[in-house]
Amino acid sequence: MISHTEENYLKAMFGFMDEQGEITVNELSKHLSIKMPTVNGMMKRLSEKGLVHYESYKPLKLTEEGKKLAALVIRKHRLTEMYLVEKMGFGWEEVHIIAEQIEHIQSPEFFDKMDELLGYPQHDPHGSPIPDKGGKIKSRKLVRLAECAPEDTVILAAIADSSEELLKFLNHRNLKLGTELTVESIESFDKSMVIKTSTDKSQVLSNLVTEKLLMEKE
Amino acid sequence: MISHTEENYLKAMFGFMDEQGEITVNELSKHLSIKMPTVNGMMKRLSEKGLVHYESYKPLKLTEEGKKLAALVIRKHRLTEMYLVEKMGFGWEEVHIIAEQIEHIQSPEFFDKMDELLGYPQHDPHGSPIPDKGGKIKSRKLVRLAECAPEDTVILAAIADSSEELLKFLNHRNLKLGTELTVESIESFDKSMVIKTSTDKSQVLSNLVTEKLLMEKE
DNA sequence: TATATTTGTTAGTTCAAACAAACTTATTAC
DNA sequence: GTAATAAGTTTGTTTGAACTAACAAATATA
Repeated sequence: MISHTEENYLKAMFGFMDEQGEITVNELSKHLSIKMPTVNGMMKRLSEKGLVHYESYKPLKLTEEGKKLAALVIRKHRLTEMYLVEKMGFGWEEVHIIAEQIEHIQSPEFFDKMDELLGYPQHDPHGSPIPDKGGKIKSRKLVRLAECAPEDTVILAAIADSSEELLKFLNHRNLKLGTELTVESIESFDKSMVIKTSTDKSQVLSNLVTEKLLMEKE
Repeated sequence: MISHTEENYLKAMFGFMDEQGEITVNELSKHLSIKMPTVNGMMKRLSEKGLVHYESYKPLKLTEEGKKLAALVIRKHRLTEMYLVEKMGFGWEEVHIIAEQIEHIQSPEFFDKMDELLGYPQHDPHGSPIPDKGGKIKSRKLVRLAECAPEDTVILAAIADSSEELLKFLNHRNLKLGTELTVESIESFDKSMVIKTSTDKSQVLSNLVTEKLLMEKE
């Protein structure tokens, strides 16, 4: 059996690891706001359980089993977020905190039922992929809006960092998943961008925002 | 803030206390399957927090605040059970275990939303009353089927002990909340009862079962 | 009433998960 | 290439929530 706390560590490792699948104790500590000695101790425990490859002074890696378990926690989180939005009428900016708690419920039937009632969704309300029951993640190739060039027409497909503030800002600007927009110009000084959707008039987005918007190119 | 564990103690105290609102350390220990010293220690902590009246060698009582908190945990549990049955399609025998976990979620909005989507239900799927947001419980006067006499016509209104086995048995016998039945005879030897509903042929219920069925008299 | 049994309490232990302090190893800068 | 800084580790403490062993109080029984 795996504890609530252990699930949180695995999820964080999976979510914040680099391209090689590695993360340092220090980075993990910062992301979790838990002091390094505590993280270090937990890594030894997870290593005992066969979920983490741990070697002194080396970056951490998840084992295959660790990766699968982490993906299944993420699955529970994202299914819950989707359920809260689609079936209970919550806003996409409200669901993260609730899902953080519900993701630890131990009941496969409960999450299977959500999945079924939702019609087996591929993505959560922020566009992040929902891992399948085997822990496999189907990821799309998306580009940050910041990388796009003037004249590009792209569709908002996902939000890189789903903080409440950013999501509220997007509500305010009437930018939703699926919204098509065209880049009109980029200010070279601060990389702010003027964009245009079919429904609203042109608007400026700061680089801080365009870095977080993940777009699909046709 | 109140912990998951503390919530469970309060809920158990509230649920198992006697008519005077009292319960002994020993009884509580048995209901929770937690050893007496642990229970005793927790009672001292809850007493520090002003939730329990604790005096050495005397039976335990909840304070007014303790009672309210306990009722609010029970509210979360019963709303969840109702939601799982009505909105997610679970059977009434499946929901207790899941609700035991979800009742500890800290999110008033989440439970308010359930309440709203359910249309502010008065009872859970087993007929138990759902406390209101102030912790007040509206209880009906119900009689055990075992107390009824031949010729009595009564309606199944609640199940005293909602164990999975009993609920499955009732499924099997096609007895649901709201089912009207007439007592045809009682066997004095073992107090088993012959009953008849409008839809099925007469059936025998053992005293073990009739003690658990709570009926409404017209 | 004296004894036995049940119930309640105290003291001390364990484990998980957090912390701080102090130390070691690795990396960066001069 | 050594000193300074950053990162990682070890050791020991704390708190919550469980346990056992041992003792004390209350109740039941002979």
